[in-house]
Amino acid sequence: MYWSRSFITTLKEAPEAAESASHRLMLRSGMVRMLISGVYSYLPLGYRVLARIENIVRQEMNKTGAQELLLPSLQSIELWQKTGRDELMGETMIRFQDRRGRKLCLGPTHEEVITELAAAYVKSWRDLPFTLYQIQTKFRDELRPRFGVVRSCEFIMKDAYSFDRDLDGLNKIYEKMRAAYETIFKRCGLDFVSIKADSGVIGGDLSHEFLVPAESGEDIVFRCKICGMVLGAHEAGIEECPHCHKDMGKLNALEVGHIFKLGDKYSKTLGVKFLDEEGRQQIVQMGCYGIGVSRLIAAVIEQNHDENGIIWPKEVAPFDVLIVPVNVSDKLIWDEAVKLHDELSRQGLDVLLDDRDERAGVKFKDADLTGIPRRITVGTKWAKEGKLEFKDRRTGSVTEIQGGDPAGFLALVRS
RNA sequence: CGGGGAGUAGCGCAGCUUGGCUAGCGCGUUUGGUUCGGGACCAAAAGGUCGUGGGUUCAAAUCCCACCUCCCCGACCA
Repeated sequence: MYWSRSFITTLKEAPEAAESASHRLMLRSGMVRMLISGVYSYLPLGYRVLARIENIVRQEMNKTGAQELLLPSLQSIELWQKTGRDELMGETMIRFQDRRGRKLCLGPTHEEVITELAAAYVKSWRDLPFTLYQIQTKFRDELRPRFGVVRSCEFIMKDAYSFDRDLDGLNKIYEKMRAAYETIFKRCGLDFVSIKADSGVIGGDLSHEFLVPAESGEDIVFRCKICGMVLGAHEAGIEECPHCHKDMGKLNALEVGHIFKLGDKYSKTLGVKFLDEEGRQQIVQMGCYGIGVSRLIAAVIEQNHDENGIIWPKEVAPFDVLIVPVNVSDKLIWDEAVKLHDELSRQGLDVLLDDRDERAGVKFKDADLTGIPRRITVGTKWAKEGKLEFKDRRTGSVTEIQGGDPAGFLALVRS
Protein backbone atom coordinates (compact mmCIF):
# COMPACT_ATOMS: atom_id res chain seq x y z
CA MET A 1 0.00 0.00 0.00
CA TYR A 2 1.25 3.44 -0.94
CA TRP A 3 0.78 6.22 1.60
CA SER A 4 -0.28 8.81 -0.96
CA ARG A 5 -3.19 6.66 -2.09
CA SER A 6 -4.36 5.43 1.27
CA PHE A 7 -6.39 8.28 2.80
CA ILE A 8 -4.19 8.69 5.83
CA THR A 9 -5.02 12.04 7.37
CA THR A 10 -2.51 12.92 10.06
CA LEU A 11 -2.65 16.20 11.96
CA LYS A 12 0.02 18.20 13.70
CA GLU A 13 -2.34 19.25 16.42
CA ALA A 14 -5.30 17.51 17.96
CA PRO A 15 -8.54 19.40 18.56
CA GLU A 16 -8.36 21.07 21.92
CA ALA A 17 -11.54 19.37 23.06
CA ALA A 18 -9.95 15.94 23.03
CA GLU A 19 -8.29 15.24 26.35
CA SER A 20 -7.51 11.59 26.79
CA ALA A 21 -4.31 10.30 25.22
CA SER A 22 -6.07 7.71 23.10
CA HIS A 23 -8.65 10.15 21.80
CA ARG A 24 -6.04 12.75 20.89
CA LEU A 25 -3.86 10.22 19.14
CA MET A 26 -6.75 8.64 17.28
CA LEU A 27 -7.71 12.04 15.95
CA ARG A 28 -4.15 13.09 15.18
CA SER A 29 -3.29 9.89 13.38
CA GLY A 30 -6.52 10.07 11.41
CA MET A 31 -8.09 6.86 12.68
CA VAL A 32 -11.50 8.27 13.45
CA ARG A 33 -13.60 11.33 12.84
CA MET A 34 -16.46 12.50 15.00
CA LEU A 35 -19.75 12.99 13.19
CA ILE A 36 -21.75 14.01 16.23
CA SER A 37 -21.03 13.61 19.91
CA GLY A 38 -20.57 9.92 20.65
CA VAL A 39 -20.67 8.87 17.00
CA TYR A 40 -17.50 8.21 15.05
CA SER A 41 -16.47 7.23 11.56
CA TYR A 42 -13.56 4.82 11.29
CA LEU A 43 -11.18 6.00 8.62
CA PRO A 44 -9.10 3.44 6.73
CA LEU A 45 -6.22 3.44 9.20
CA GLY A 46 -8.54 3.00 12.18
CA TYR A 47 -10.60 0.46 10.36
CA ARG A 48 -7.53 -1.65 9.72
CA VAL A 49 -6.86 -1.80 13.44
CA LEU A 50 -10.48 -2.60 14.12
CA ALA A 51 -10.34 -5.41 11.58
CA ARG A 52 -7.20 -6.84 13.17
CA ILE A 53 -8.74 -6.81 16.62
CA GLU A 54 -11.93 -8.37 15.28
CA ASN A 55 -9.81 -11.03 13.69
CA ILE A 56 -8.14 -11.91 16.98
CA VAL A 57 -11.52 -12.05 18.69
CA ARG A 58 -12.91 -14.28 15.92
CA GLN A 59 -10.01 -16.68 16.06
CA GLU A 60 -10.22 -17.12 19.80
CA MET A 61 -14.00 -17.38 19.82
CA ASN A 62 -13.91 -20.00 17.09
CA LYS A 63 -11.36 -21.97 19.11
CA THR A 64 -13.88 -22.29 21.94
CA GLY A 65 -16.29 -23.84 19.47
CA ALA A 66 -18.52 -20.78 19.33
CA GLN A 67 -20.15 -20.04 15.99
CA GLU A 68 -20.46 -16.62 14.46
CA LEU A 69 -23.78 -15.22 13.34
CA LEU A 70 -25.30 -11.78 12.86
CA LEU A 71 -28.39 -10.58 14.68
CA PRO A 72 -30.45 -7.55 13.72
CA SER A 73 -29.98 -4.09 15.18
CA LEU A 74 -33.68 -3.38 14.78
CA GLN A 75 -35.64 -5.04 17.53
CA SER A 76 -39.20 -4.86 18.76
CA ILE A 77 -39.93 -3.21 22.09
CA GLU A 78 -42.46 -5.99 22.65
CA LEU A 79 -39.65 -8.50 23.02
CA TRP A 80 -38.03 -6.33 25.66
CA GLN A 81 -41.29 -6.04 27.55
CA LYS A 82 -41.36 -9.82 27.92
CA THR A 83 -38.16 -9.82 29.96
CA GLY A 84 -39.00 -6.63 31.82
CA ARG A 85 -35.87 -4.96 30.58
CA ASP A 86 -37.84 -2.44 28.55
CA GLU A 87 -38.22 -0.25 31.63
CA LEU A 88 -34.81 -1.16 33.03
CA MET A 89 -33.06 0.11 29.92
CA GLY A 90 -35.02 3.31 30.03
CA GLU A 91 -33.72 6.11 27.87
CA THR A 92 -30.44 4.34 27.19
CA MET A 93 -32.37 2.40 24.57
CA ILE A 94 -32.93 4.31 21.35
CA ARG A 95 -36.61 3.91 20.50
CA PHE A 96 -38.82 4.97 17.64
CA GLN A 97 -41.83 3.95 15.61
CA ASP A 98 -41.76 2.87 12.00
CA ARG A 99 -44.38 3.93 9.45
CA ARG A 100 -46.63 1.05 10.45
CA GLY A 101 -46.54 2.23 14.02
CA ARG A 102 -44.41 -0.68 15.20
CA LYS A 103 -42.50 0.19 18.32
CA LEU A 104 -38.85 -0.52 17.70
CA CYS A 105 -35.46 0.03 19.23
CA LEU A 106 -31.87 -0.10 18.07
CA GLY A 107 -30.37 -3.00 19.97
CA PRO A 108 -28.28 -1.94 22.97
CA THR A 109 -27.48 -5.65 23.56
CA HIS A 110 -28.89 -8.94 22.33
CA GLU A 111 -29.91 -11.28 25.15
CA GLU A 112 -33.56 -11.01 24.16
CA VAL A 113 -33.02 -11.60 20.47
CA ILE A 114 -30.67 -14.55 20.90
CA THR A 115 -32.89 -16.14 23.53
CA GLU A 116 -35.93 -15.81 21.31
CA LEU A 117 -33.89 -17.47 18.58
CA ALA A 118 -32.80 -20.31 20.82
CA ALA A 119 -36.35 -20.83 22.05
CA ALA A 120 -37.46 -21.42 18.49
CA TYR A 121 -34.92 -24.14 17.77
CA VAL A 122 -33.93 -25.90 20.98
CA LYS A 123 -36.14 -28.94 21.53
CA SER A 124 -34.02 -31.75 22.83
CA TRP A 125 -30.99 -32.36 25.03
CA ARG A 126 -29.32 -33.42 21.79
CA ASP A 127 -29.46 -29.81 20.57
CA LEU A 128 -27.20 -28.70 23.41
CA PRO A 129 -24.73 -27.29 24.17
CA PHE A 130 -23.86 -24.53 21.73
CA THR A 131 -22.46 -21.04 21.77
CA LEU A 132 -23.20 -18.28 19.29
CA TYR A 133 -21.48 -14.96 18.91
CA GLN A 134 -21.50 -11.87 16.76
CA ILE A 135 -19.41 -8.79 16.19
CA GLN A 136 -21.89 -6.03 15.69
CA THR A 137 -22.81 -2.44 16.33
CA LYS A 138 -24.69 -1.65 19.52
CA PHE A 139 -26.64 1.52 20.16
CA ARG A 140 -26.91 3.20 23.52
CA ASP A 141 -28.04 6.73 24.15
CA GLU A 142 -25.35 7.38 26.74
CA LEU A 143 -25.91 10.11 29.27
CA ARG A 144 -22.51 11.44 28.44
CA PRO A 145 -20.39 10.13 25.61
CA ARG A 146 -16.74 10.44 26.51
CA PHE A 147 -13.16 10.09 25.36
CA GLY A 148 -13.89 9.39 21.73
CA VAL A 149 -14.61 5.73 21.11
CA VAL A 150 -14.22 4.84 24.79
CA ARG A 151 -17.83 5.66 25.50
CA SER A 152 -19.84 6.24 22.39
CA CYS A 153 -23.51 5.95 21.49
CA GLU A 154 -22.75 3.56 18.66
CA PHE A 155 -20.02 1.03 19.25
CA ILE A 156 -18.83 -2.35 18.14
CA MET A 157 -19.21 -5.23 20.51
CA LYS A 158 -18.49 -8.89 20.38
CA ASP A 159 -21.26 -10.64 22.23
CA ALA A 160 -21.40 -14.38 22.74
CA TYR A 161 -24.17 -16.46 24.25
CA SER A 162 -23.85 -20.00 25.52
CA PHE A 163 -26.65 -22.52 25.95
CA ASP A 164 -26.23 -25.58 28.14
CA ARG A 165 -28.44 -28.21 29.62
CA ASP A 166 -27.18 -27.70 33.14
CA LEU A 167 -25.01 -25.62 35.42
CA ASP A 168 -22.13 -27.97 34.98
CA GLY A 169 -22.09 -27.27 31.28
CA LEU A 170 -22.43 -23.56 31.88
CA ASN A 171 -19.47 -23.58 34.27
CA LYS A 172 -17.33 -25.33 31.70
CA ILE A 173 -18.04 -22.91 28.88
CA TYR A 174 -17.71 -20.00 31.26
CA GLU A 175 -14.18 -21.04 32.15
CA LYS A 176 -13.40 -21.62 28.49
CA MET A 177 -14.57 -18.12 27.68
CA ARG A 178 -12.59 -16.69 30.52
CA ALA A 179 -9.46 -18.32 29.17
CA ALA A 180 -10.27 -17.12 25.66
CA TYR A 181 -10.67 -13.58 26.94
CA GLU A 182 -7.27 -13.69 28.56
CA THR A 183 -5.73 -14.86 25.31
CA ILE A 184 -7.51 -12.14 23.35
CA PHE A 185 -6.34 -9.34 25.61
CA LYS A 186 -2.81 -10.70 25.69
CA ARG A 187 -2.72 -10.86 21.91
CA CYS A 188 -3.87 -7.24 21.84
CA GLY A 189 -0.79 -6.37 23.84
CA LEU A 190 -2.72 -5.33 26.92
CA ASP A 191 -1.90 -5.36 30.58
CA PHE A 192 -5.27 -6.33 32.02
CA VAL A 193 -6.88 -7.53 35.21
CA SER A 194 -10.07 -9.41 35.93
CA ILE A 195 -12.31 -9.12 38.93
CA LYS A 196 -15.57 -10.51 40.16
CA ALA A 197 -18.21 -7.94 39.44
CA ASP A 198 -21.74 -6.80 39.82
CA SER A 199 -23.92 -8.21 37.13
CA GLY A 200 -25.82 -4.96 36.68
CA VAL A 201 -28.62 -4.69 34.17
CA ILE A 202 -27.64 -7.94 32.46
CA GLY A 203 -28.33 -9.96 35.56
CA GLY A 204 -27.39 -13.47 36.54
CA ASP A 205 -25.49 -15.18 39.31
CA LEU A 206 -21.85 -14.45 38.68
CA SER A 207 -19.81 -12.27 36.46
CA HIS A 208 -16.23 -11.24 35.82
CA GLU A 209 -15.08 -7.95 34.47
CA PHE A 210 -11.91 -7.51 32.45
CA LEU A 211 -10.27 -4.18 32.98
CA VAL A 212 -7.34 -2.41 31.43
CA PRO A 213 -5.41 -0.03 33.68
CA ALA A 214 -5.47 3.30 31.87
CA GLU A 215 -5.27 6.93 32.84
CA SER A 216 -8.62 7.76 31.33
CA GLY A 217 -10.30 4.67 32.78
CA GLU A 218 -13.70 5.26 34.31
CA ASP A 219 -13.37 2.53 36.92
CA ILE A 220 -11.12 2.24 39.94
CA VAL A 221 -9.37 -0.98 40.93
CA PHE A 222 -6.78 -1.81 43.54
CA ARG A 223 -3.82 -3.98 42.69
CA CYS A 224 -1.37 -5.47 45.16
CA LYS A 225 2.16 -4.42 44.36
CA ILE A 226 3.51 -7.71 45.67
CA CYS A 227 1.26 -10.50 44.47
CA GLY A 228 -0.73 -8.69 41.82
CA MET A 229 -4.09 -9.47 43.38
CA VAL A 230 -6.79 -7.14 42.14
CA LEU A 231 -9.92 -5.93 43.88
CA GLY A 232 -12.71 -3.77 42.57
CA ALA A 233 -13.57 -0.40 44.01
CA HIS A 234 -16.91 -1.69 45.29
CA GLU A 235 -15.01 -3.92 47.70
CA ALA A 236 -14.77 -0.82 49.81
CA GLY A 237 -12.67 -0.44 52.89
CA ILE A 238 -9.88 -2.53 51.53
CA GLU A 239 -6.64 -0.81 52.47
CA GLU A 240 -4.28 -3.68 52.13
CA CYS A 241 -3.91 -6.90 50.23
CA PRO A 242 -5.74 -9.78 51.97
CA HIS A 243 -2.84 -12.08 51.06
CA CYS A 244 0.28 -10.00 51.52
CA HIS A 245 -1.07 -7.42 53.93
CA LYS A 246 0.73 -4.74 51.98
CA ASP A 247 -0.63 -1.56 50.42
CA MET A 248 -2.53 -1.88 47.21
CA GLY A 249 -2.03 0.54 44.35
CA LYS A 250 -5.06 2.45 43.19
CA LEU A 251 -5.52 2.34 39.43
CA ASN A 252 -7.90 3.85 36.95
CA ALA A 253 -9.09 1.20 34.58
CA LEU A 254 -11.20 0.78 31.51
CA GLU A 255 -13.67 -2.07 31.28
CA VAL A 256 -13.12 -3.93 28.03
CA GLY A 257 -14.91 -7.20 28.69
CA HIS A 258 -17.54 -8.72 30.91
CA ILE A 259 -18.72 -12.29 31.17
CA PHE A 260 -21.86 -13.45 32.95
CA LYS A 261 -23.40 -16.66 34.15
CA LEU A 262 -27.00 -15.86 33.36
CA GLY A 263 -28.44 -19.17 34.45
CA ASP A 264 -32.12 -19.35 33.53
CA LYS A 265 -32.89 -15.64 33.82
CA TYR A 266 -33.71 -15.25 30.14
CA SER A 267 -34.31 -18.84 29.15
CA LYS A 268 -37.10 -19.13 31.70
CA THR A 269 -39.02 -16.02 30.70
CA LEU A 270 -38.58 -16.58 27.00
CA GLY A 271 -39.09 -20.32 27.23
CA VAL A 272 -35.90 -22.00 26.08
CA LYS A 273 -36.84 -25.53 27.10
CA PHE A 274 -35.80 -29.00 26.10
CA LEU A 275 -36.64 -32.58 26.88
CA ASP A 276 -33.94 -34.57 28.62
CA GLU A 277 -33.22 -38.29 28.21
CA GLU A 278 -36.09 -39.13 30.51
CA GLY A 279 -38.52 -36.96 28.61
CA ARG A 280 -38.66 -34.34 31.32
CA GLN A 281 -38.86 -30.71 30.39
CA GLN A 282 -35.83 -28.66 31.47
CA ILE A 283 -34.74 -25.05 31.22
CA VAL A 284 -31.58 -24.12 29.38
CA GLN A 285 -28.70 -22.52 31.32
CA MET A 286 -27.26 -19.50 29.62
CA GLY A 287 -24.13 -17.42 29.76
CA CYS A 288 -23.23 -14.24 27.94
CA TYR A 289 -19.85 -12.80 27.14
CA GLY A 290 -19.10 -9.30 25.88
CA ILE A 291 -16.05 -7.49 24.59
CA GLY A 292 -16.02 -3.82 23.65
CA VAL A 293 -14.17 -4.24 20.39
CA SER A 294 -14.04 -0.59 19.37
CA ARG A 295 -13.16 0.42 22.90
CA LEU A 296 -10.23 -2.01 22.76
CA ILE A 297 -8.57 0.25 20.20
CA ALA A 298 -8.58 3.10 22.70
CA ALA A 299 -7.44 0.80 25.49
CA VAL A 300 -4.50 -0.41 23.44
CA ILE A 301 -3.44 3.16 22.69
CA GLU A 302 -3.84 4.22 26.31
CA GLN A 303 -1.27 1.62 27.24
CA ASN A 304 0.93 1.85 24.18
CA HIS A 305 2.02 5.35 23.32
CA ASP A 306 4.71 7.92 24.01
CA GLU A 307 5.01 11.65 23.44
CA ASN A 308 5.51 11.08 19.72
CA GLY A 309 2.51 8.92 19.04
CA ILE A 310 1.05 5.45 19.08
CA ILE A 311 3.15 2.29 19.52
CA TRP A 312 1.04 -0.53 18.12
CA PRO A 313 1.49 -4.01 19.48
CA LYS A 314 2.35 -6.19 16.48
CA GLU A 315 -0.90 -8.10 16.26
CA VAL A 316 -3.17 -5.09 16.10
CA ALA A 317 -1.05 -2.69 14.05
CA PRO A 318 -2.65 -1.28 10.90
CA PHE A 319 0.49 -2.28 9.00
CA ASP A 320 3.35 -4.62 9.87
CA VAL A 321 6.06 -2.42 8.47
CA LEU A 322 6.55 1.06 7.07
CA ILE A 323 9.10 1.72 4.38
CA VAL A 324 10.43 5.26 4.25
CA PRO A 325 12.46 6.32 1.27
CA VAL A 326 13.96 9.60 2.44
CA ASN A 327 14.00 11.01 -1.06
CA VAL A 328 11.55 9.67 -3.60
CA SER A 329 13.19 11.45 -6.51
CA ASP A 330 16.47 9.63 -5.96
CA LYS A 331 16.09 6.67 -8.28
CA LEU A 332 18.46 4.40 -6.35
CA ILE A 333 16.53 4.98 -3.15
CA TRP A 334 13.11 4.79 -4.72
CA ASP A 335 13.78 1.58 -6.62
CA GLU A 336 15.01 -0.16 -3.49
CA ALA A 337 12.00 1.02 -1.51
CA VAL A 338 9.59 -0.30 -4.12
CA LYS A 339 11.48 -3.57 -4.36
CA LEU A 340 11.24 -4.02 -0.59
CA HIS A 341 7.57 -3.10 -0.59
CA ASP A 342 6.74 -5.57 -3.33
CA GLU A 343 8.78 -8.40 -1.93
CA LEU A 344 7.60 -8.07 1.66
CA SER A 345 4.00 -7.75 0.46
CA ARG A 346 4.43 -10.92 -1.54
CA GLN A 347 5.53 -12.61 1.65
CA GLY A 348 2.19 -11.78 3.18
CA LEU A 349 3.09 -8.73 5.24
CA ASP A 350 0.98 -5.60 5.35
CA VAL A 351 3.44 -3.07 4.03
CA LEU A 352 3.01 0.68 3.83
CA LEU A 353 5.34 2.64 1.59
CA ASP A 354 5.60 6.33 2.33
CA ASP A 355 5.87 7.46 -1.26
CA ARG A 356 5.09 11.10 -0.51
CA ASP A 357 7.42 13.76 -1.82
CA GLU A 358 8.00 15.09 1.68
CA ARG A 359 11.09 15.82 3.66
CA ALA A 360 12.42 12.96 5.76
CA GLY A 361 11.54 14.73 9.00
CA VAL A 362 7.88 14.93 8.09
CA LYS A 363 7.80 11.25 7.26
CA PHE A 364 9.57 10.25 10.46
CA LYS A 365 7.15 12.27 12.55
CA ASP A 366 4.20 10.67 10.84
CA ALA A 367 5.82 7.27 11.22
CA ASP A 368 6.05 7.74 14.97
CA LEU A 369 2.54 9.16 15.18
CA THR A 370 0.85 6.35 13.28
CA GLY A 371 2.87 3.87 15.31
CA ILE A 372 3.57 1.14 12.79
CA PRO A 373 5.80 -1.22 14.79
CA ARG A 374 8.68 -1.48 12.33
CA ARG A 375 10.23 1.04 10.00
CA ILE A 376 12.71 0.47 7.23
CA THR A 377 14.48 3.61 6.09
CA VAL A 378 16.00 3.71 2.66
CA GLY A 379 18.31 6.68 2.68
CA THR A 380 21.70 8.03 1.84
CA LYS A 381 23.42 5.08 3.45
CA TRP A 382 21.75 2.87 0.91
CA ALA A 383 22.97 5.00 -1.95
CA LYS A 384 26.50 5.21 -0.53
CA GLU A 385 27.15 2.03 1.45
CA GLY A 386 24.33 -0.31 0.49
CA LYS A 387 22.91 -0.21 4.02
CA LEU A 388 19.32 0.05 5.17
CA GLU A 389 18.01 1.01 8.55
CA PHE A 390 15.61 -1.09 10.55
CA LYS A 391 13.94 0.68 13.44
CA ASP A 392 11.73 -0.69 16.19
CA ARG A 393 9.07 1.82 17.15
CA ARG A 394 8.77 0.56 20.71
CA THR A 395 12.40 0.29 21.73
CA GLY A 396 13.68 2.89 19.31
CA SER A 397 16.56 0.59 18.52
CA VAL A 398 18.08 0.95 15.09
CA THR A 399 19.79 -1.85 13.24
CA GLU A 400 21.82 -1.29 10.12
CA ILE A 401 21.37 -4.01 7.61
CA GLN A 402 23.22 -4.70 4.42
CA GLY A 403 20.48 -4.15 1.84
CA GLY A 404 19.65 -5.83 -1.39
CA ASP A 405 18.11 -8.83 0.32
CA PRO A 406 14.42 -8.30 1.10
CA ALA A 407 14.12 -11.83 2.41
CA GLY A 408 16.47 -10.94 5.23
CA PHE A 409 13.99 -8.37 6.47
CA LEU A 410 11.20 -10.84 6.65
CA ALA A 411 12.61 -12.53 9.71
CA LEU A 412 13.31 -9.17 11.31
CA VAL A 413 9.80 -7.85 10.78
CA ARG A 414 8.28 -11.05 12.00
CA SER A 415 10.53 -11.26 15.05
C1' C B 1 -30.21 15.93 33.98
C1' G B 2 -27.06 19.06 37.81
C1' G B 3 -22.34 21.93 37.80
C1' G B 4 -18.32 24.28 34.79
C1' G B 5 -16.24 25.84 29.90
C1' A B 6 -16.33 26.74 24.57
C1' G B 7 -18.33 27.70 19.30
C1' U B 8 -14.35 32.97 14.36
C1' A B 9 -11.06 29.06 7.26
C1' G B 10 -9.53 21.78 7.30
C1' C B 11 -6.68 22.12 12.49
C1' G B 12 -4.81 25.43 16.56
C1' C B 13 -5.90 30.36 18.08
C1' A B 14 -6.32 36.21 18.48
C1' G B 15 -10.02 40.01 18.06
C1' C B 16 -15.25 40.71 22.01
C1' U B 17 -14.21 44.10 28.15
C1' U B 18 -14.24 49.88 25.61
C1' G B 19 -19.42 48.24 18.58
C1' G B 20 -16.58 51.36 13.35
C1' C B 21 -15.64 50.74 7.36
C1' U B 22 -12.20 45.27 2.69
C1' A B 23 -12.14 39.97 10.07
C1' G B 24 -6.52 38.62 11.46
C1' C B 25 -2.28 35.10 12.83
C1' G B 26 0.22 30.09 12.91
C1' C B 27 -0.22 25.22 10.78
C1' G B 28 -2.29 22.77 6.60
C1' U B 29 -3.81 23.30 1.13
C1' U B 30 -2.60 25.19 -4.27
C1' U B 31 1.29 27.29 -7.78
C1' G B 32 6.49 28.63 -8.73
C1' G B 33 11.50 28.54 -6.93
C1' U B 34 15.46 27.10 -3.46
C1' U B 35 16.09 22.95 -0.13
C1' C B 36 16.21 17.55 1.22
C1' G B 37 17.82 12.06 7.52
C1' G B 38 13.50 14.25 12.65
C1' G B 39 7.29 18.46 11.22
C1' A B 40 12.60 23.65 5.85
C1' C B 41 12.73 28.66 3.43
C1' C B 42 11.08 32.59 -0.09
C1' A B 43 7.13 34.45 -3.19
C1' A B 44 2.17 34.35 -4.83
C1' A B 45 -2.82 32.36 -4.11
C1' A B 46 -7.34 29.81 -2.69
C1' G B 47 -10.34 29.20 1.54
C1' G B 48 -14.83 32.46 6.46
C1' U B 49 -23.20 32.50 6.56
C1' C B 50 -17.68 35.04 12.90
C1' G B 51 -22.95 28.18 15.58
C1' U B 52 -28.50 29.63 14.37
C1' G B 53 -32.64 33.01 14.79
C1' G B 54 -34.34 37.53 16.60
C1' G B 55 -33.42 42.38 18.88
C1' U B 56 -30.70 47.23 20.01
C1' U B 57 -27.91 50.75 16.85
C1' C B 58 -26.31 55.13 11.58
C1' A B 59 -23.18 50.69 12.25
C1' A B 60 -22.73 44.07 15.53
C1' A B 61 -17.69 38.78 15.54
C1' U B 62 -18.19 42.55 19.54
C1' C B 63 -24.12 44.60 23.29
C1' C B 64 -29.21 42.03 24.67
C1' C B 65 -32.75 37.63 24.28
C1' A B 66 -33.84 32.70 22.71
C1' C B 67 -32.23 28.27 20.69
C1' C B 68 -28.53 24.63 18.74
C1' U B 69 -23.87 22.18 19.11
C1' C B 70 -19.28 20.50 21.38
C1' C B 71 -15.96 19.56 25.66
C1' C B 72 -14.94 18.68 31.05
C1' C B 73 -16.80 16.84 36.31
C1' G B 74 -21.08 13.50 38.41
C1' A B 75 -24.85 9.19 37.91
C1' C B 76 -24.67 4.60 33.89
C1' C B 77 -21.84 0.94 30.98
C1' A B 78 -18.43 -2.73 26.76
